[in-house]
Formats: sequence, C-alpha cells, structure tokens
Amino acid sequence: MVSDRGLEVLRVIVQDYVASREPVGSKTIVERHSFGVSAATIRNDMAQLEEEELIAAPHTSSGRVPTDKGYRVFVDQLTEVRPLTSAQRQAIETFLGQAVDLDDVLSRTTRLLSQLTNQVALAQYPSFGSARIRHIEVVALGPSRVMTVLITDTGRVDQRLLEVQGGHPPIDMDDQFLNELRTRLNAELGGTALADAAERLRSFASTFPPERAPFVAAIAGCLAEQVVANRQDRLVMAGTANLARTESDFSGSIYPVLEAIEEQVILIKLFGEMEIDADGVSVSIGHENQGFGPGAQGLSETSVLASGYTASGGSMARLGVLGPTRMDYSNNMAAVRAVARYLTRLLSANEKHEEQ
Amino acid sequence: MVSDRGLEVLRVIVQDYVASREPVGSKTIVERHSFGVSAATIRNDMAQLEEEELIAAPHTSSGRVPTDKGYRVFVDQLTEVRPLTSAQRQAIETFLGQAVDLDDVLSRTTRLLSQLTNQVALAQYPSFGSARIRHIEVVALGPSRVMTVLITDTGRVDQRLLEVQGGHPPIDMDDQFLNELRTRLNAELGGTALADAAERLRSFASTFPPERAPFVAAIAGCLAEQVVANRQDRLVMAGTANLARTESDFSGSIYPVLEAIEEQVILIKLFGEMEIDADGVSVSIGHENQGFGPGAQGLSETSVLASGYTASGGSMARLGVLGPTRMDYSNNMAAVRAVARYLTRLLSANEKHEEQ
DNA sequence: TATTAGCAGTCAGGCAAGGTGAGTGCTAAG
DNA sequence: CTTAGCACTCACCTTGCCTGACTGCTAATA
Repeated sequence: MVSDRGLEVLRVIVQDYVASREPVGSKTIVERHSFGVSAATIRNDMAQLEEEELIAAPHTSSGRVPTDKGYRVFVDQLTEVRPLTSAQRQAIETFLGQAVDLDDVLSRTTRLLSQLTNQVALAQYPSFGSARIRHIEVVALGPSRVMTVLITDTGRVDQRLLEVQGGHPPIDMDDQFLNELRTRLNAELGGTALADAAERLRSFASTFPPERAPFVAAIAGCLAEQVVANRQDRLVMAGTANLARTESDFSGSIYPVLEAIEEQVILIKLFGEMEIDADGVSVSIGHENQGFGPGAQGLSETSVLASGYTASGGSMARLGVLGPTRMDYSNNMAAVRAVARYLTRLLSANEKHEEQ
Repeated sequence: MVSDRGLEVLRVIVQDYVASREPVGSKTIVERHSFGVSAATIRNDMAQLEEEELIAAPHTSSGRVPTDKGYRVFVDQLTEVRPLTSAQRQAIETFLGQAVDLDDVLSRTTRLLSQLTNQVALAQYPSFGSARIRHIEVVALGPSRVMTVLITDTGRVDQRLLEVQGGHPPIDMDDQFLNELRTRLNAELGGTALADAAERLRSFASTFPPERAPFVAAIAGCLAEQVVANRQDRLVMAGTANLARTESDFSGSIYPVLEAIEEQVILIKLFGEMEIDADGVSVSIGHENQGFGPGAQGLSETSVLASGYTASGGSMARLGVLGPTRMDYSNNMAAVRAVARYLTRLLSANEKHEEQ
C-alpha cells in the first residue's frame, strides 16, 4: 500500500527524528530534502504511513514519529550499513590488538564498542560449546579443601573450591596421590569436547580403589559442574553511563532499563533468540524485546543490535549494543559488524597460530 | 558556638531532610519533634547553624538543607549506627553462605549490600598484599604458546597467555621439561609472599642450562607481571540502577556519576585514601570526594561509605556503598559494617578451617 | 489519477499576572 | 534566653491568553 516515495518519506522521518529528537512535520521534510513535491503531497504519504502504523503523532498537531514497526521497516529495507571511517578501523585494531587474554579482549571490545556507538555495549563470553578440555589441575589448599581448575583450548580458565567431608579414615591427600589423579584426569579427559566430558566424568571414579572412590567422585562431580557451569554465559558490558545521556529518549526513568541490564539473564536470553545470518547484524526493536522474563518490559523502549563472533574452537558468541529505539541504526550496525568481524579475525588468528 | 540543642536541631534537619527530600523549616521541626521550645527559638538555633555553614537555604523563604559540612558533623557526632534487624542478619548469612568461590562471594556481597542500602554497592578484590603463592601452573597451549596460572592462598587465580618467540633451535616444550619447570617453580616459590616473589623470579632463570634460560626467563617475567598485576585492584559493583531511582537527588543528570563509577580508578583511589579504624565505617561526603583525578567531580554530590574486610592471608580490602549525599547514613553504615564483619568472618573461617 | 494550494481547526508550549502559603528575620516584651 | 507577633520574601500553582507548528480536508489543476 505504501508507495516508493512513501518509503522514502519514512526513511527521512526516521533519520531526521533520530538526529533532532523532535517529531518531524511535512513542511520540514520538503525544506530539508528535495522531494520535488509539495508539503501537501508529503502529508498524503504520511497519512498512508500512519494507516500502516509505521509512524504516529504524539498529539494532534505535531509532526510524526516512527513507531517500532516503522523502525523495523527502516532497518530491514531502508538502511544501508555504511563502512566505518578509516580512523575508526584504526582505533579498533590498535585498541584490541593490545589485549593480553580473553577477559581483556572482551573488556576492551565493549569499551571500544560503547565509544564507537555511544550506547551500552555488550559481549557474551564464548560458550564452551564445542570447546575441548586442554588441562585439568587439582590443587590441595588444605587438609580438607581442594581447588579444581579447568582450562579449555579456548583459553578459558574456571576454578572451583571443594570442601571434602572427612571420611573414615580421613582422606589422604598426599601430593603423590594428587599427582596420580591429575595425570589420570588429563589422560582420560584431555582433548575431550566439553559436551562429552560430563559423561566420562560420571564413570571416572569407579576406576579407583574403593577407599579412594568417594574422594575422586567428589572431585569429578565438581569438575562436571564446571563443565556445565552457567558462567559460560556471563556478559561483559560497558558504557552504561551512555544511557543516562540519552535519558530524554525514555518516557519514564531509566531505572527499569538499568535494572533489566543488571539482570543479565534477560539479555542473555534475548541474545540467544536473535538469529544472526552470516556476518550480519540482527536487530530487536522495542516491543520485540518483550517476553524474556519479568523485567524485560524495561527494555520496551530500547533496541538491541547483535552480531556473532566465533572464538577459537568454533564456539559462537554474541556481541552488540543496546540503546534507545531512537538510535542511529546505520552507524551502530556498522560498528557492531566491524568489531564482530575484527574480533573473529583476532581470535581465529590465535587459533591458526596455535594449530600450525 | 553551636549549642547542644543546636546540634540536636541539626540532627533532626538531616533526618527529616533525608526522609522527606524537602527543605525543613522551623515550624515542621517543632511539630514533629518535642523540643519544648517554640519555632522562633529553633529559628535562632538555625541561624547559628547557618552561620557555621552546617545548613543552607536553597532560597530565601524556604526551609534549610544540610551542607556537606553539616552531613560531616552529623556522621561524626550525631549518628549512632543502629544494629540491623535479625531478618537482615539472616539474609546476610543465608545469601553469602552459599557462595562457591571468591568471585561468587564478592558478587553476592555487592548484590546483597545494594539491596540492603538501596544504593550502589562496591567491593574491592583483596589485594595480594601479604598473600602467598600457593601454586604455580604452566600449561602448553600450543608449540609457541604457554599459559601460566598463579594461585594464591587467598583463593585468587590469575592466568596469563605467553607467546614464546621461536628460538634457535625452536624451543622444546615437551611435557617432561614443563613438569620439571613446574616442580622447580613451586619448590622455589610456593609459600612465598607475593611481595617477595618478584625478587626471586628475577634470578630464577639463571639456575637453568643456557639453552633453556631464555624460555624460562620469559615465563618468569610473565609470572612477575602477574604478581604485580593491577588487576588486584578490580572492583565489583552492583545496584547501579539505584542511582536512577534516586535521580532527583542530583542537581543535574546522573551521567557524570555513572561515568565516574565506570572509571573504576577513581573509586579505587578513593577507597585507598579512606582510612578505616578497626571495624569502623569511614565516610567521604560530597566535595571530599574531589581530587581523585578528572571525572571525580562527578562524585561531588555523592557520599561513599567504606569499611574494610580481611580476607584469608590477612590481606585487607574495602567494601562499601555509594549514593547521593542525601542518604540514610545510619542505616547504610550499619549495613556496610555488618556485611564487612560477616565477610571477614566468612573468609577467615575458611582460613582457620584450612590451618587446623 | 496524482498533485497542489488554500483554509480552518487543533493543541502543546511559552509567557504573564495573580494568589497562596511556607518560612524567614527582626523586634520588643516576658 | 525565650517567645509572640509582624512584615517580608519568594517558590510554586493556577488561570488565561497567545503563538506557531502541524494537520486534514476540499476544491482546483496538470
């Protein structure tokens, strides 16, 4: 029902509204853009757009504002992701290049992304997924306390404390036994995909003499927990202060938004649902964020851009930005895409290096 | 210059202002508190308090508001930290008791504290300080990549990646050598205070045959870095959303506040400067937060409460809350103190357990 | 049929005037 | 030292008015 010019009108409405933060009227449109038609014609087009619920008027005699649906059409059909400036590319390379470990990479990534977009930047730790066990460490911290450390080939290190209940006789954690245990654990599990590790761990204790078995079982249980640890889904974020700066973009307080962000579960779920086509950026707009648990309605006036990056081991994770629905989609999508790509390259470069 | 009753007046002004968010006048005071004198008398007292710059009037015909200096006097002389309710104590115990490792403890601590106070809660990782090395791990991740893991008796695990430049001949990282290296590192350094470890590491490589020395030196250097890693000063925080809820307590936007908080350096410095007397709570009010670097003026309308806790190994770290100067000092100081105490008990209980 | 000009109608937001009430400082008396 | 009384100030609210930016509609035009 909407003519080509109508879509063009929608585009400039979105662009002008994002830039000016003010409802845009027919007159302003003909003034700022050369449509070659009069304001009245634009008004007719706008009437159609309104009928399609792509724009709306805050009050009777004001200009129009894009609806969530309008943004959706804009993002799907009208936006072309323009490449970053070379200065920005430069910034990405130099800033991310200095990272020393995964924590650092993600911390830098989010800080960088929040600077590029002036929004809240989010990055998910790579899920264990297809990662493999590189090394297992068991360290005695005291007569009844043990620490297990799980190191994966993705560079992830996960430690856990274990209190061993005193047995009869008291468990003997001499170094020699721990050495043996460590050796056998690594022999049995080294190189195993995490997905399979839990299975193997279950039967691991039975290969030990009965008096050792309960202790070993405890350790194995602990490691099994680590394997499926929910930690794998931790989020890093940066630039929450940007929300305060764009505060006027929210009808009420930014409190519910901040709250929803702190409740990382919501974002993780949301990230999980957003499907990313190859090297694309996926967008979830306003009400589309609904339904990811209580508190998610705090995100009803925000949009989330997400892209995926692959860490070494082929495990996939998400990164993106969150901001008010009225954001510069074009620029932000470009930034997310560029950073995601660079991140993939950075992490798989390590990978290659490692495999050679 | 200020009479006893004058101080009492200051107290109720602070209390009423904190509770009502509105300037409090002489009439309201005599109505709500039984001073046994008339409003006019209170007015005289208030005139004196104003002369001492303990209170101020936002505009000519309005009630008074405490100044930073007024809050200072209130905190120093007029507040008694009332004990928590038993329900609150209960909450602390059950919530913190479930923690599995140090990360978890601090994450839970901040979430709890932010709930108890409705402010932003902060906790510093225990500084290595007097901590000792418990265990060192060296893991080959590939032909030219090594990961070093440093585990301290405070339960801290710090890993780092190391790219080893190909030598002549290419470095041989067979398991046997790594085993030897690991053993010697632990023999040499296990139990060493971190403060001394860097020293010893410097000469460590020289005890190896020349063809191994460069490689070992690289590893030792990497470990030395870890020992003095700035990471030791990381902060955990929770409840930033609370800032948005108390937004009206700030004259401008909360943007500079959020920004200052993200810039953890400022808070870490501030924490460092605040001196904590035994089991006390230290308070830094408004302008007192100034001078901790650019961005610190974002904190000019906030107060920071801090207490210390001792982790195992006797290392001291801070935890506290941050909120608008107009906060419930009495309650918040109680909460900070109680949580700090409990945390110390929790961590040193482990310690004891471990030493027995 | 698509476009345009013109016109009447709507309504948010800004501005000024006036009233209200909370709160003060001062003074003189108890 | 305390109190009552009084004049004064000033933020804040309400009301009314005006302006300007829009719109939707209609009738003329290409």
